[in-house]
Amino acid sequence: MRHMRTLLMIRDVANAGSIRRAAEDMNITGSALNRQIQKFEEEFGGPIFERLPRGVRLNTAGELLMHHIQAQLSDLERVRGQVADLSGERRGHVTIACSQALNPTFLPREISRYRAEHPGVRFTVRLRDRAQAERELSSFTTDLAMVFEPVYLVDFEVIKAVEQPVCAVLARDHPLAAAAVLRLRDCLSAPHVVPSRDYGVRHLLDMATRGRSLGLDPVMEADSFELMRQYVLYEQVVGFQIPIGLGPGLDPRMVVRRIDPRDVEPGLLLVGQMRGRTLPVATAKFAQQVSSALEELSDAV
Amino acid sequence: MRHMRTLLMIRDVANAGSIRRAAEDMNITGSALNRQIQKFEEEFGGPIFERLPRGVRLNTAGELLMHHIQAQLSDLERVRGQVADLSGERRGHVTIACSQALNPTFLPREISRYRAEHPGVRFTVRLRDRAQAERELSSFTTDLAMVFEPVYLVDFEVIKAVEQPVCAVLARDHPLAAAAVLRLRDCLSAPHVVPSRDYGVRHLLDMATRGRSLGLDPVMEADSFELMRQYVLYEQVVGFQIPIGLGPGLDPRMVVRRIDPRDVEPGLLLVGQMRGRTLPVATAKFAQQVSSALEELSDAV
DNA sequence: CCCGACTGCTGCATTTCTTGCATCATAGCG
DNA sequence: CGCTATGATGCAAGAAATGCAGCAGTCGGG
Repeated sequence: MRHMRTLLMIRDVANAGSIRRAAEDMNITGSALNRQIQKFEEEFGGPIFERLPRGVRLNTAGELLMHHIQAQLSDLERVRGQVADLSGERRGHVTIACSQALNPTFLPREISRYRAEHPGVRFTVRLRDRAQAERELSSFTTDLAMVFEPVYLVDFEVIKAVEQPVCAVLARDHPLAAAAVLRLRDCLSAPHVVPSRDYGVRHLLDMATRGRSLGLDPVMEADSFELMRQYVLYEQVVGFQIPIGLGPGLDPRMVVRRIDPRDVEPGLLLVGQMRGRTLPVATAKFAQQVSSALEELSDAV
Repeated sequence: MRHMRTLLMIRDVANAGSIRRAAEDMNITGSALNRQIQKFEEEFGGPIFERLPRGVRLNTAGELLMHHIQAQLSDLERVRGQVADLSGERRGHVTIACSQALNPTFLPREISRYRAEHPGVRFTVRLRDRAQAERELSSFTTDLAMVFEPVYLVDFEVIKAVEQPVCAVLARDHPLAAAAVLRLRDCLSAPHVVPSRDYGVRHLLDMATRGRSLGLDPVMEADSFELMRQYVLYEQVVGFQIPIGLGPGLDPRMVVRRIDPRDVEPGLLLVGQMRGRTLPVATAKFAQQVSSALEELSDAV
């Protein structure tokens, strides 16, 4: 797309942090690129970059412009997708930032279901914590985000929200496995493992224990829900997860028990997009499919 | 802005309906413009225009692209406004599509109040009926719309809504002027004038009389609220208007009477924008000011 | 302290792209 | 049947972008 060559140049310069470096990457000389930038700044009515001794950096105006550029690029992609859609073929690329919980069963199942109908659509799945996911929405790095208990919510437009209670994961022969519903104090009296502070499950646990006598005293704090899930098979500990991450294919040697909602309130699993943006056809359809899948899932509970 | 020259060309060709005609308007030859279009279509991956014996017309893909172009143009304007805002000066241009009711007092007052603080901001006010106003929002021809009882509401994002009851306007010496609140049947028994079908006031009157024995039997049906207002001074008729169109500067020879809310339900006066769009700074500020003015106004009633 | 490596910037020659002119084929209108 | 529109195209002149070489400035390390 020729008409936005200059905009792409600006973006690449901003990413590279130096005109010459960006110029090399795109196989032109620094001087040519430099002049493009200068010409643009003149037309724009003011500088876009700060000139530093070691390169360039976007100034405030540049940041605003950058946002516009990203939006324009993504919107053009959407238009091209829609046009391709007119001629029958459904093509496109869906980029999702999601938290770990969606990995084991939910996303694989949904993506394959979608691709069965639209084989022309490709997917990129980025594993991100909730704060990162929202940042990537803002920077148009990702189209869709699925996060548990998001933090900022400024540019986040909720497409679908379902409640997800925090559950305990334990070995089948764990003493607590007998009860159908567990009290939080029992879980915390036993040895337990918790996710690190970036995660929504941990956030809910922190909220539940704040100001109470019982506190977290984890034998392990980890980044990986899969690790923690497997760990209950090796040592008699209690792990914490949300149901969506514990699909039907759960190891038969472990069990899942709900925690009394009086102790830990359920969190929200959100599907969202960048506020105000019109999603490409493929992405919008997928978002819709995921939403109704979540709907059924929450009805089942 | 050089980088969207091609896009502007496409827009102008679409508007002119012919490449040569558009070329003349922008002082280049038809061949040059023709080649720009062809080059773009090649890059885009398909034709944008239908070639007709009498000129060109956007095809479906072109329509989609056109929407994108207009969105980009308006978003770039927004960015430039925000950047200008950084350097202290508040500049910009606010385009409003509004129904007639806002004309006599409300908009003049609000615009002058705004300009007193920000003299760099210019205004364009377009008088439109409610359907036109919404279409102009969709086509980015206007930034803000103020309409009474809008019809479609698909691309319309409500910024502010206030109730406006339908009122009767009559000469001070009209027999009905004695009562503080009028019944609709009394108004319709007397000679009356009503707005034409495009207007929200008429819509509410139609709703109120539908299926009732009393029907509209206007001596005059008109497009102009000002005309109808003045007319009550010349013949003993009842006119219908909403309070916001009847500011403090009302002619002392006429009076306004509320109509019993049991007879005609109040309509909604809406301030709105194109759904999902980020408004330019100046426009957003003005929308905010107007909203709070409406707030006070409805508190007063 | 100085030298090298990096930065952005600029004058000049070259290449690439855009534009204007003349022309063609086509289709509607009177 | 002309007349006058339309969009498309070949060719040459003009405009714009690019590459090259070199400038001044800053930073880091010997």
